Parts: sequence; C-alpha cells; structure tokens
Amino acid sequence: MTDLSSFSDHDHSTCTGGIMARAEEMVRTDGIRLTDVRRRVLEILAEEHKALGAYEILERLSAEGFGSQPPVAYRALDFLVEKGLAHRIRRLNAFTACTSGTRAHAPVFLICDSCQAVAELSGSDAAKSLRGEAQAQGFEISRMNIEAVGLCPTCADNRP
Amino acid sequence: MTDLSSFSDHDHSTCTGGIMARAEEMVRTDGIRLTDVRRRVLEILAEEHKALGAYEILERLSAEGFGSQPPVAYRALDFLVEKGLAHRIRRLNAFTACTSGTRAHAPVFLICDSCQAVAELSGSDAAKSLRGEAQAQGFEISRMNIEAVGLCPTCADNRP
DNA sequence: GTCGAGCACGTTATAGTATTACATAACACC
DNA sequence: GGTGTTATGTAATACTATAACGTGCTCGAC
Repeated sequence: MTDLSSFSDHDHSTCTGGIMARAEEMVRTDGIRLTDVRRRVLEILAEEHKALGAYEILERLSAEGFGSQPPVAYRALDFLVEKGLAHRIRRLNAFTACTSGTRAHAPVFLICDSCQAVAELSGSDAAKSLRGEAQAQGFEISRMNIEAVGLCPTCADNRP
Repeated sequence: MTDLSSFSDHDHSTCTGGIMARAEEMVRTDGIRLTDVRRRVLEILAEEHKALGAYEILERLSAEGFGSQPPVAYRALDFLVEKGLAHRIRRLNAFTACTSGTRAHAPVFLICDSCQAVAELSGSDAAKSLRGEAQAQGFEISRMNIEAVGLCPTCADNRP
C-alpha cells in the first residue's frame, strides 16, 4: 500500500481520521497508553503532510499548556515511533505520522525538495531487497531507514 | 561490488591506499582540488572502518595545525561527499570514506549495533528498486540514503 | 481503600551537531 | 600584476537531542 496523496490535493480530514482511529484501536488491542500529550502530538503530525521537527511540535504543545521543554516532545515522539504510529526521518531531523495501515513495517520516504511534502511508500520492494541482501551476508537487520530526496510529480511539472 | 571487509580482520593499508589512489585519480581526470585539509580528512576517514563524527575529525585536524572551528571539518566533508569520495550516514550523524570504486552511486550501509563497524553495499538492488518505484510514481530522485542497523556476522556469532 | 511499583510528565541543565557571516589567503587566468 | 574565484580561518549562533532528577498519576495487590 502506497500513499502518494501528500503530493496532490485531497481531503485531508480523512487521513487524520484514519491515523487517529488506528491509534485508538491500538489502545484497545495492544493496551498502549495514549495520553494527552501523545495523542496531541500524533494529531499535530497527522494534520500535516510534511515532516515536523521536534521543536516545532514542542512550540505548539507549549502554546497549548503542555510542558515547554524538549523532553516533552521527544518522549512523546519516541513513544509514537516505537509503537509504529509515527516515523522519524533522519534526513530532515523530523517526524511524520505513519500513513500506512500496516503494522510494524519498514517505511520508505520520498521527500520533495521543492514543496517539502513527504510521502510514505510502504510494502516497498526496496526494503525487501535490503533485508534479503543483508541476510545473504549474514547481517541481521533490526531497523532501517530508506529515504529519497527529489522532486514530487507536481513540482516536477511546475518546474520553470 | 560489495565491501563487507569491515566486518572481519583484513589488511587495512590496502583499503586506505585504494581510497587515496582513487582521489588522486580524480585530481587528474576531473580536476578536483584535493587540498591539504581535504586530503587529510579523507585519510582520516580511510584509516577507520567506522563512521566518524565531524567533531571527531575536527579534533584531529586541529591537533595537526589546521583550523579548529566546525566549518573547517564540515566544508571538507561536504566537498568529499559531493565528489562521491565520502558518504554521510544520517543515522549516526557521521561520515565514512567511500569504499566502493564505482563513481556516483547510491550507497547502502549496514551498521553494526554492537561493534559500530559500517559496511557499504554498493550496486545494491535496494537502491535500484527504490529508484524504480519512485519513477513509477513520477517522483524524480536526486539523492537517497539507505541505512540499516543490526548485528554484523561476527557479533551475531559471538552473541551471549 | 490504600499501599507500593512503575510509568508518565515536568523542569533544569547540558551535550552534541550544524550553519551563518565575515575576513584573509591562495589560486587560476588574462 | 590585476582580477575574479575558490578555499581557509575565526567568531558567533542556531538547531537537535539527552541526562538527571523530582512529582504526580495509574493500576494491580492486598
């Protein structure tokens, strides 16, 4: 399943709703604790199709009466990442909500240089290849990050 | 071509020599300017099979009489990365010498969680898949980073 | 119901990574 | 030798992330 909707106009409330619904589902099925801060951070991420930095999120939290120090944001983000509800994008030192319905998966990101939109490819062959190649060498992968930067279809079309 | 030698004992002077030779070659063929700082940074990277942070490199440069401020290291590193002689590993906020002979390529890294060794897979199918998948979506990739963390063969064997 | 253990939150402080801005020096070319 | 370009050096600062510690909340055991 691939979500390229970030690169085009779409009804965004659907995405947000889906993301939050999945989180609530995990509260029931996995017994995760979705506290106020964590829920709010996930909402903030879900409302954007671009990656947000920890400090950007912190600002909003702080403005809403939550704590104002970095650990507040980092802890919530780490939690969400750990539970697979969000992803960390190394290239950008930033985070996004996970837009794939799949549980524990190796996300692949396409990052537009021009409009900053981020799309998540999931079930990508790239991840599978990498896993296979590593295994062939006797290397046991525990986590991976696969990120590409370039021009999204829309920006490529509108190029000068 | 894949270099997994980082994960086992080997004659290291060969790697270093190869890397530096390729750089000198590029001086002739591409007219790149391999200045003192740049050459030294590449040597430092080549002498290690682990990734080094910019500040770690800066320390050594500074001790050898080069400038002691971050830009000195970052500029040389950026140059080497741009020319394909070194790579940046986002996951580690660190850099390594490129151990693949191939020109401009999309490197793939296997990073051992236990011994910190870093191996570069080149010509990986993962990179090819990603390029293909992106293209199919109309996304034009300009740069990418593919990194996996886990246990190298040696450490996996020696596990408790 | 309350006690205790563990988890979550909040704060202060600090560590680690990277860039901007500006001045000087080296080089390449005419 | 003069001039435009590239490289180096420094100071200052911005940005990202973690350590350490105290308090309150939650939940299960009793």
